[in-house]
Amino acid sequence: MLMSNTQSLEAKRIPSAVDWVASRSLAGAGRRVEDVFEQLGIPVSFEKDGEICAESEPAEYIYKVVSGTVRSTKILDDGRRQIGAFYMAGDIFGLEPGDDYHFSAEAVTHAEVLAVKRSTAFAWASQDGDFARLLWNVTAQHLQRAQDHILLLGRKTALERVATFILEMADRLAKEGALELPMMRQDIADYLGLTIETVSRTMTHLESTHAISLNSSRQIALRSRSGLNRVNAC
Amino acid sequence: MLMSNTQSLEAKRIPSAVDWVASRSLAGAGRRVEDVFEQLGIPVSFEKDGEICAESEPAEYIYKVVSGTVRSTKILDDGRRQIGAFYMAGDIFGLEPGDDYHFSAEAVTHAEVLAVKRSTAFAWASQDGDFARLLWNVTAQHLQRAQDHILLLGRKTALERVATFILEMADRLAKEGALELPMMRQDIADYLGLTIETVSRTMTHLESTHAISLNSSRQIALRSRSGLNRVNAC
DNA sequence: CGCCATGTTGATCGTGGTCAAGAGGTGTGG
DNA sequence: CCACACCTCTTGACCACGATCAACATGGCG
Repeated sequence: MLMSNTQSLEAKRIPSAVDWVASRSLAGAGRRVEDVFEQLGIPVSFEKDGEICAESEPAEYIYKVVSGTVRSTKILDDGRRQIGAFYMAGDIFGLEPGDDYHFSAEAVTHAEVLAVKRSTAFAWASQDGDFARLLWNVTAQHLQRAQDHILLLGRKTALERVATFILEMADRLAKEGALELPMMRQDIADYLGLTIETVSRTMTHLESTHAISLNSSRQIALRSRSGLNRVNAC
Repeated sequence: MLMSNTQSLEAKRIPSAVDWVASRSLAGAGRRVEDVFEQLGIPVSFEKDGEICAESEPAEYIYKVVSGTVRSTKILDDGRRQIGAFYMAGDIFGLEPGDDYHFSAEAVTHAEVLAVKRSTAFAWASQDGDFARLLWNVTAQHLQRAQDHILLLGRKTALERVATFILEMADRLAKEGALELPMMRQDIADYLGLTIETVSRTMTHLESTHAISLNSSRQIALRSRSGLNRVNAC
């Protein structure tokens, strides 16, 4: 399933990363805090549906997406699945307060990520306040997105959920009004707390009301952003 | 509405808190990091339904609950309300990555909180890695709770939601199998993405199946924790 | 071309929402 | 001390949104 599994990742890891970090001159060493992942991270790539990390297993790495799309999921014992978030280029995920991951992460498309050992990142953060602040900022922004998503799942109608989703995706990856969705209907449904049928019907409805046009099932053009904003309660 | 409003809070605030913080010897000064809020915080009390902070207003303070219960809410423009979390004694809330609050917080019961200026807390955190780590930890734990709640709202049935809620509240404030809920049905409904009628009916159902017994509408006794765990998908 | 995964559409069903009435509980004033 | 008002909670009848079940369409890949 995985192009690069944990074993090959282990083989490539920086030896004694913590010591190496501790021995360096830290904040203000001419090293931009935004680039810490690029400097410490091990590039790993995952094919479509590859498992990047699994719920309740040791949270050994923190990840930054280089390319592709990643979903975080939680599954009930009878198979019901909920997607908590999608991560795209530049996004950091896998930061855990406990020792284990609290959700699984899988590649929605072929995806390249940078993996940084949790211990390395924490050692760095303990010396470099700017990096610590960056990690906190990432976590706090994820929390804000989660709170918005709680509002969507708790109180919005199917139509509002889909409109919100399209606007969110448009903000994150639209080029000149056109939008190529990286995920399939099942992922959208599991993100929005709906079924694929309802997502499909709602997309069709939005097209029939000229809010969007569906070039193909994955290609959406925003025809009326105001129409979407109107249908999207806020 | 407020027993102590922003103005009186201003009047009581520590003068030049940032400078004061910066002038102190910091980590390792014999000061336990868990007590930083107690040392820097201004006690404020709020009556039932008092507004502690409001969405999209400047995030001037971070709060720690001393006593009582607090709810965080988001409201859609047509009045639909979603409660994101309940905060009880010891919980910290109001930590924001941006300059504004991303949700409102109100006292569910009479509540006493410690308010610490955001700028003070951040200044302290920038000097004291342990405190920075504490703040990050709080944020990351809130994120985990939010992710669990996303699963509940996206994929659980009404019965499962209420069972999960009772077990959560039992963990947080049960004394010898009995449980005094601080919030009314409307708060529970808005937390679980249901209506008060459904919450009420579901409570009645759980009583009729001997999972709980309802002493009064606010007093719940856990009759069969295994029954609740069985109904609660996980 | 044919297969299999993905997506769409239709018919019907059921969970939870809505509307409505009434019960219970609490505080206030006569 | 009771009468009354107000708020909260429960229960019932009915409804509707989204789920389920099913058939078919589309599209990518061997």
